[in-house]
Amino acid sequence: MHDTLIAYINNALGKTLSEKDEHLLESVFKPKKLRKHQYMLQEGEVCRFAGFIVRGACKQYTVDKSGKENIIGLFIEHWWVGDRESFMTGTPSPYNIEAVEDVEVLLAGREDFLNTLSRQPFINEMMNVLTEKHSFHLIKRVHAAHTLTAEERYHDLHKKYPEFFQRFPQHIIASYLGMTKETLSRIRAGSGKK
Amino acid sequence: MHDTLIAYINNALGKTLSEKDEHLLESVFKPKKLRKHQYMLQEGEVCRFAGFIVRGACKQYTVDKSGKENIIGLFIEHWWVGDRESFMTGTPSPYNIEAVEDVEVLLAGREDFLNTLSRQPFINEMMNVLTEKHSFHLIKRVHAAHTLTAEERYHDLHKKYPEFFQRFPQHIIASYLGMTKETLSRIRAGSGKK
DNA sequence: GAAAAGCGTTGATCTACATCAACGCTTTTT
DNA sequence: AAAAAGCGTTGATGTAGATCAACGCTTTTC
Repeated sequence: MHDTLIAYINNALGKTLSEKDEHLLESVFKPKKLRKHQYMLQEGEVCRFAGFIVRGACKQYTVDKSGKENIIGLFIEHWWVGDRESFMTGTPSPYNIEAVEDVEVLLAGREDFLNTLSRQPFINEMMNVLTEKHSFHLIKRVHAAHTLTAEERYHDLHKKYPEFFQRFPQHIIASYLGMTKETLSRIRAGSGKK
Repeated sequence: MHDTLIAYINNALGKTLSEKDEHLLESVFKPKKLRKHQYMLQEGEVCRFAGFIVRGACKQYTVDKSGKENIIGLFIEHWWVGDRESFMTGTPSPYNIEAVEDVEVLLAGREDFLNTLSRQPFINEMMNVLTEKHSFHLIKRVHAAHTLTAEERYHDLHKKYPEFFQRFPQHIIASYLGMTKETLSRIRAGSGKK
């Protein structure tokens, strides 16, 4: 099960990890299985893990007073999952993270992460590059939310992550895009064909 | 003029830089003055600098087909400015960055930044922490754009960056918040008093 | 110091998208 | 095998906020 993570990191770094590094990863990342609908994290808890998804899919969301879910992140295999801010600062997370399919994850706890992983220069470097890429992606999402129509946001996502439409039900994708399921349905029915 | 940057870094690191480090910063960061309305970066150019604002204020924005500005970032003294993605990847920036007041900046070029600065462990570490914080901030902006009303977004900004309302004209702040100047004006007139 | 540009405000109208509601189909639960 | 929950669709109606337009005030320009 750690093979996937090791292959991922080899690929990200463009080199092959030593046996020693591989063993370190195996000792730090604990495998965990979650069934569909199980929570990885609940609103109000401190996030105590950094997770790498080996198989399955998750959603990250808040719930407003009227009970509506607002999806803010979607994650599938080979993505990192967790509330990084809560994890790093030790403050309670405002988010829920829940399995949308059965999930296998590798979890690193806070101490292992800070004391062991982030002291490995190459892994630390990789994390920094990922954080930076993530922030590039987020700027685009802010800009998109301010300037694009619902239809344009749909097309962008369809182009960038076509696999999402196979993996997540439509009402989840709609929320992730900041629109209702009815609006997304109408977009797909109508001028949905770009 | 480098004093401001050195004080900023000392503060961020919680320690005092050596004379040697100070000289390094002085040799890498070149001071530049810009007058109100001057561009630091124009749409389509590659961003070739990482900038630290010593005095003044800037806006970062795109312009749509109808000529409307969409403000995506606002920066004042002691903030970093530039298009990090363009800077790191060498791709043309979609953004304009323009002085809103007369500005003094310290600019580090790409080579100096990569070869010199990011090899100083402490400075590199500081940059990584800032990038991480920035990404925490961006997630909140995405979530706010999807879930909050115009009025709620206004109150949030007013609470978080009250100084913006002294520094930037209202139509710029409105655009940064993803609303029109008319809407912001009505919010402030009406239930503007939270 | 006259003209022009920039800024904020207010009113009237328009529209993209949300909300509410009902229905059929499929999947899951028991 | 029946009941219930989840999902996508379609129609009718509502609304937050955009757009368009006009007006005063201040600041900048020449």
